[in-house]
Amino acid sequence: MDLEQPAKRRRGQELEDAILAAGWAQLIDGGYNAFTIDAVADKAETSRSVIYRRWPDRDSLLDATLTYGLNRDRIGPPDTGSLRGDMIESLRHSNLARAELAPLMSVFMGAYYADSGRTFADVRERALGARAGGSLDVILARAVERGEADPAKLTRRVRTVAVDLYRHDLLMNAAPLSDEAIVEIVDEVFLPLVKPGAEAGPHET
Amino acid sequence: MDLEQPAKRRRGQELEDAILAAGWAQLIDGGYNAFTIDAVADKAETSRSVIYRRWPDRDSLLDATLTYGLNRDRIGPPDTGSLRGDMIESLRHSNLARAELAPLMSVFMGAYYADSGRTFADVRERALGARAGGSLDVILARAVERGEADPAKLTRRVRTVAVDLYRHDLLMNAAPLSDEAIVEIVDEVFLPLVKPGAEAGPHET
DNA sequence: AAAATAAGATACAGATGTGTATCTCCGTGG
DNA sequence: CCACGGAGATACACATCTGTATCTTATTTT
Repeated sequence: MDLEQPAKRRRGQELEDAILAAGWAQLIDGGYNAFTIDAVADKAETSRSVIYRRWPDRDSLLDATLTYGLNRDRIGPPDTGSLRGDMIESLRHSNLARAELAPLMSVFMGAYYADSGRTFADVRERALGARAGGSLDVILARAVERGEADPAKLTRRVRTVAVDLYRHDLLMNAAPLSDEAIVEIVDEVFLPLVKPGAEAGPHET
Repeated sequence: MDLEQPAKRRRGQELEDAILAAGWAQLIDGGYNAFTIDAVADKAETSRSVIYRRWPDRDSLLDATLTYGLNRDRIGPPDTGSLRGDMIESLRHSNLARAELAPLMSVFMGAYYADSGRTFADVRERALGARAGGSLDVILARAVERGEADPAKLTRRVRTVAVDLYRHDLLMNAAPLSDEAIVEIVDEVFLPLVKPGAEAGPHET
């Protein structure tokens, strides 16, 4: 029953990753308030000192953890051959990748915003940098080429309408979307807005 | 320079309202974490005991405060004579009423969700009850009568698309929307989706 | 193999919060 | 006009976190 093995010591990158992974996990199931140095050290099965040796304070650790976490599971744009397929696939992928992340999204933005003055948009921007929205651009460019979308209708707002609605659902419910919800967003909102033909894109009566 | 007046004592409802107002204010400018019994008592210029006499713990006080705060500034649906006007006016009103509230929306949902297990949607539902979405129904019904909207296109998702996008912006940026953003949502997304005529509402290629 | 490096454990002082328990004294109602 | 409910002020025990400082000990590096 020797449960107390001395446990070989991790070092350098390996240890750092373990800490960030633990931090991310902690953030997910406890939220911003439960993200304490103690808790993270504990979950990583290491010691507070090890953390303080790398990051000066809780905030830095949080920053590093967010960057680490938000950059997992990033992937190139899908290519199903149709705009509809690409959009659905893309949202579906986010949805899976963020099944665990879902609670977090609402969680951390709260108190974190209050303390840091950063908005969720800020954090996202900082963490994802230029990569943000890259897939979408590719998907849309291809769709235009195929004649599935009218470039004139692809205003800034319309381009992001699907992701925005997706994210809205995620934030409001703190849970992954059903597949139907994803399809609904694409079929009832996004596609009708970008489909070529018929009358106007934007503008009023 | 007698700044230390004995300050006449408030009682009953008056005092309770003062506490809730203080709590709401506290929540708005400090967020969930700053919402401590001490802070609220302080801001209300009363004493911790007074609060504990009414609510058993921080959580109950928070509940009461949210209900109190979210029910301010509620108003009937606007009636400008056109769907476009109604929608814009409606969003604009929310926007004003929530100029202060904006930071809060993102703020409180965070840690609060984590601690309570409630989602933002839950809180909204609990606080607003049946009143939620009432205005929108009226606005849309009138629009259908006038022939400005095609009832067949008014799916559940499409009906709420404008508010959803509005709320999404609010949450992401923790700040009121610009007027242009509101108009954009209505003109580029909502109206094109509900306008009668031309091809299909929902469904695919 | 010795020396340098960093992991892992505590221990500490300080700050801040909670919820409970008193105590004084204002102001209203009998 | 006086008794009593409740406002307002502390004080306390307890808990939790932070950031710093040691100290021991396992691995690397030389």
